[in-house]
Amino acid sequence: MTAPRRASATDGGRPVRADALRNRARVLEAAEAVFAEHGTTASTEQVARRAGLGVGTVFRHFPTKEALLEAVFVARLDRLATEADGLMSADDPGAAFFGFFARVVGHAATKNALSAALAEAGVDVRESTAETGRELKRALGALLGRAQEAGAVRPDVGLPEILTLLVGASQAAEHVGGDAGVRARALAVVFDGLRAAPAGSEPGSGSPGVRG
Amino acid sequence: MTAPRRASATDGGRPVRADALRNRARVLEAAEAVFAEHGTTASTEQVARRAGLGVGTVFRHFPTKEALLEAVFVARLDRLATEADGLMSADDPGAAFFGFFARVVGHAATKNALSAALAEAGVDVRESTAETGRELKRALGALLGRAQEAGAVRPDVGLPEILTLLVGASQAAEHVGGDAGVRARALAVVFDGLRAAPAGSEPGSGSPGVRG
DNA sequence: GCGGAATCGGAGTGATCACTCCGGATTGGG
DNA sequence: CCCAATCCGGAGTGATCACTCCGATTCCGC
Repeated sequence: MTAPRRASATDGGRPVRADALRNRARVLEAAEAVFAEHGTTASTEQVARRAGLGVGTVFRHFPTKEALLEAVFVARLDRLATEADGLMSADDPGAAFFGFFARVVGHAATKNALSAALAEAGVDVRESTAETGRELKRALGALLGRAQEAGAVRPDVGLPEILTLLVGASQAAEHVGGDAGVRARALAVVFDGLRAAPAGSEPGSGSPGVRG
Repeated sequence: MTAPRRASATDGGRPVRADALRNRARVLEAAEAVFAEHGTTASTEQVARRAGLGVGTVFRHFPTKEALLEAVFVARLDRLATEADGLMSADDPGAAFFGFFARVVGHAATKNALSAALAEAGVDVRESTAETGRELKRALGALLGRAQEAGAVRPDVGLPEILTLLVGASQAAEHVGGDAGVRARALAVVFDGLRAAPAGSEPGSGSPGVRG
């Protein structure tokens, strides 16, 4: 977040011009749409055209394409984190957790950039991008903890495992985007695995270990 | 289009020169290594250098980069299909199925091209590439059927769901490549989900999966 | 060997991309 | 209203990529 409203942080503070602020927002919005539609390989010029601006303007606000991508990712992830925070007060912790998980995967099926953003956030490519997605991790961890306390999610999985599953499910959803039925059934398998009792109870015959 | 010249010199066509055959194999081998190491965005020149050949030679054998990629994918998938066939005679159908699944995911963690190949095979981008991975699908379907008959895998999942899960798990593995522990635990969750009883037999917390 | 045909090699081609530069338009304090 | 500070626009730059072309080289039937 941290939208520099005026006087960007130093002495001799000068207000930021209104057109600059407006155009920055337009670039971000256009970039989000273009990357979602054509993938992260879309050219910067496409973004500029969609925003109705010149490429020079895009590069002034985001000095490199990587910076632009990161800004888009951060915006997306922050929005997801906010959504997750809103679910913390839900009545059913299990439904809140699984619902959020499914919602993220559903979005990934149509928005290319999201799965890339999640992958970036889940793996922390660099030290500098470690901040990226931190809010989402915190919010998701809180949802997970509540669901585990309520017995809706097995207690032997941690946030790293959940993130890995979320990244995998999102990327898989992106590649089978068309068939929502298959996607839903595959996701149901993962959810059943998350509800299952910790390993150790052999599911040889009879009722597989459910709760204990 | 004329009939493609094949290695079989016995049929009416002309014999293929020995160096051409040898170089074709070298290109494939080099491409597999380079794409595994640097991803599918690696340049054709890198492949040629690794093979100790000129780019012209690479393009004569594979007229486009996409064709080269597809050849690498097909080779990989065919190898996996052969491996799966070998497991059909294993004593424990469940162990055979889950072992193969885990093996594929483990390979994907270190070989970039594999997850891309699986994604391609799982979604059938074009009609012409529908053949790609057909053998793998057949072999995987056979393993799945045997495991389901033995009661090791729930009966309400089909090959499309398995392929989706395999693609997702492989791509997730590629992005958390370093930490094998997390990867193993996340995979264990999926496996528990595949062993679980079909949804609906849950007694207590009735948070249903998701309808998307 | 020998001759002709197929193959090899790598400089060259055209397209595309991220990114820069600077003249001209726009903004906002005095 | 004025004018300097600031921002915009898009042609230009250099790098890289997939792919082509053709003389040099190698292979193989005879």
